[in-house]
Amino acid sequence: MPFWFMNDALETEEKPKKGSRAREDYLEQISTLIEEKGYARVVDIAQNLNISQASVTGMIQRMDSDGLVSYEKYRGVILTAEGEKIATAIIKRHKSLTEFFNLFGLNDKETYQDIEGMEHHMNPNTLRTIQALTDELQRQPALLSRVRDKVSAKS
Amino acid sequence: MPFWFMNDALETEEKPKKGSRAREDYLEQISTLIEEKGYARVVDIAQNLNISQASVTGMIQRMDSDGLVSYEKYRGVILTAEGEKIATAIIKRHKSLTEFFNLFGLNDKETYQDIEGMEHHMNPNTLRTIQALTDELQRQPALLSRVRDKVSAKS
DNA sequence: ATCTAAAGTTAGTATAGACTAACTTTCATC
DNA sequence: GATGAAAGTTAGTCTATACTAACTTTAGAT
Repeated sequence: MPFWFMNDALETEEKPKKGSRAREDYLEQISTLIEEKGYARVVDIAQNLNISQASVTGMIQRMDSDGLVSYEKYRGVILTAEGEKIATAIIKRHKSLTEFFNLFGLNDKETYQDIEGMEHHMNPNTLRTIQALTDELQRQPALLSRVRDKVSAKS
Repeated sequence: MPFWFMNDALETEEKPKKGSRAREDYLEQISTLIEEKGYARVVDIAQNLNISQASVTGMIQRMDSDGLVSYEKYRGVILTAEGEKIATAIIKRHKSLTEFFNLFGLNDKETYQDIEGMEHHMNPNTLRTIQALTDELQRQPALLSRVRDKVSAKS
């Protein structure tokens, strides 16, 4: 039986709630907004995630119950310690992946899509590997050029 | 975040249905099963994806309506040309990613998880880049060792 | 202080995709 | 051919997350 028949990966995909895909996206946005502007408003979150304000209000309320954010009607949203922790991890992963793909001069929009999909599914070891590889490639411009050339050749 | 909810900055595509995450997983499984055993049974799909048989029946019916598979009650499932096309692409991506991560001796289960998350979100260019990198690293054992060592050092 | 536009909220709805329980079909063995 | 176990299906439900429409609150300009 080939290893991709192993079910453990899916099994682990139990019932995430606090760490659901959507919640991670919200946390990432909220954290980024707070960092950039000092506060996170519902409109901005909605715009950045390209969803309606009503959806954001609803989700933020659920995330408050989950203990991921602290929220007060008509006031702002802030991250709890737990939310902060998750947000930080996600943002760090996002940065590492961005740095990696930028090495190859990949178009930003495309890269963004890939990272969006990848950042929620990356084990620490895998992340470390990507980081090590990034590091190494940065020290070897010649190697980098060779890889880039190969990509061009395939296109 | 699914790509159809992405930032305005990015090109807005239509909400997928035929190419949803779940459907891609089903297609990958079905294709693999047919390749390995000559047929794809509901039980096997259910087991491999770790979901109930009832869920599989339901999804396969929807995928039939979508034109991704051809299905007849109590008989088997086969892929349509369209389903085949998507399955092939996914499996190819999966293989490329597996090959890449295997370079670094990452544990199979962990790698499987990462790939599961990544394979559904990877543009052709990104895939080509990964492939080129894999190719290059395979020719440079010394470089590979250096990267591996860095990973170990971080652990 | 008032008024209005922007922001935020609520209520009700939709959809994908999972579940369980109960029923039906198939198939291997006698 | 009968039968029981395995496989498959149906019906009904649940949860997460999104939506729109309508309402409320806030805040900035006058």
